[in-house]
Amino acid sequence: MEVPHADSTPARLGGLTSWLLTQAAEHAGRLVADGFARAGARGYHYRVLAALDEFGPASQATLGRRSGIHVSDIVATVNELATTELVGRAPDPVDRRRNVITITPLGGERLARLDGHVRGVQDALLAPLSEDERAELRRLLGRLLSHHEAKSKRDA
Amino acid sequence: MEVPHADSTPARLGGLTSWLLTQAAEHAGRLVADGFARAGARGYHYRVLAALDEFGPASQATLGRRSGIHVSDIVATVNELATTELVGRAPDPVDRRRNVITITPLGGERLARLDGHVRGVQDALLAPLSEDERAELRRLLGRLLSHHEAKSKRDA
DNA sequence: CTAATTTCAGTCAAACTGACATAC
DNA sequence: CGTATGTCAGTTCGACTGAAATTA
Repeated sequence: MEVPHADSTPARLGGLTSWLLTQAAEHAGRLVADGFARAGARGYHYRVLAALDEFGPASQATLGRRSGIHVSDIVATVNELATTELVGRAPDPVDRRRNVITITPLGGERLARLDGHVRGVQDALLAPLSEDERAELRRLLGRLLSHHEAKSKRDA
Repeated sequence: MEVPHADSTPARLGGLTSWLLTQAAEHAGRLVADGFARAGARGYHYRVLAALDEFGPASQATLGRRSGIHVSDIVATVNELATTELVGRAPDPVDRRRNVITITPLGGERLARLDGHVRGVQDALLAPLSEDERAELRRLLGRLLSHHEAKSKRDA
């Protein structure tokens, strides 16, 4: 027989920031994905809709850069959003390599509804933290992120 | 033509803790995976070896619970570690459903070498933060993680 | 010629699902 | 009986690679 519940996580892992970060991110990802799933969407949809709403119509390539989605995944995402009439896709008259993607009014409504879901998820995610702690966490993560984003860009 | 570099991330995303968290975690994951890859390993190997080293021999099921790896993935992981002689696998005489997995001396050495790689990665990951900030980040992430771990366990 | 864009067909790591046989 | 274990096959999500065709 084995000891009933010696199932804590190894100290070697629990002390690593990378471990805490990836594990916490997975919980966050699950919450977010579930939130979107309940609305019949997924992360990529929200990201593309947000990029279109905030920066206006764009080619698929720039859309990918703005939403941090790989170009080859943008194709499928835009397909999905287009068949449900949330975005429009039209050939660019001035550069015939490009498709110009625009958000439709229906897409705008969808985005607004998704915003609600997302807000709820943030609250569930950050439940154990005070307002100050939440802000501090955002600050620290932001610092980390911009550092590594800059680094990636430099190394590219 | 499009505007040269209007490729910042949408405000809607940048303000979300879930976004910062998952994006930062991805950078972390890349660093970690690269570190392991340079040593010919991957995350699952380190997690299983650490669990064995810290808690001693165990069945595959308990090993999975301790390392946070799904049972059905433990099979493949232990296979890999066994063919390279890093762990041993033997039928449990007292419960014939079980395999007892043990870490070998070679596995111990491997683990120690991986520890080095991991430490280097933490430093690269946390480069932009002071020692105090690193500790605070660990603390906040730890709080988040234990909250959601407890919640998952409760809901199960 | 080089470079950017769209598209398709995959790979990959990690987490997970469902099913089944075996043993408790 | 119900439950735990090990195994296998397959799926999902997000990120990514490689190659081809088109146009700048």
